[in-house]
Amino acid sequence: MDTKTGFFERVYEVVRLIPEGRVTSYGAIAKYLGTAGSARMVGWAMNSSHTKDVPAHRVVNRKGILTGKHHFDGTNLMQQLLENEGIVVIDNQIQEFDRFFWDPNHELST
DNA sequence: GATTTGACTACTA
DNA sequence: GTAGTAGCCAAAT
Repeated sequence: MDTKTGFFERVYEVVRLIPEGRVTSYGAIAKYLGTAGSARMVGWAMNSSHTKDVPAHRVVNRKGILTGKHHFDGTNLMQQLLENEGIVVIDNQIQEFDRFFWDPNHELST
């Protein structure tokens, strides 16, 4: 890999690979990047995701809660985006999160 | 170069 | 069952 590639870029790349109608957790992405346990790093990367074409709305915490919705323009924008993809979101929490969960380690690691 | 922070996670009381 | 704390690593100040 290009050593020039920043940590953020890797996070964005994985997030971009998330298919529509699917979501993943910070820990799953962190683990895929090799920094398992540092889910905060993913969140930190997402902090700058606004300047990137990253569907950050598909990234939630392990409980399926839209913790980062505050970083979006609207209050329920993140929820609407997910619902637009067929995901049921109630009270900022994804319903049947386990069904919509997309693990890069499981999907990309064949 | 040291300190703070950050959209998390898991354990412990 | 709820609350608080510690641990993770990397970027920003």
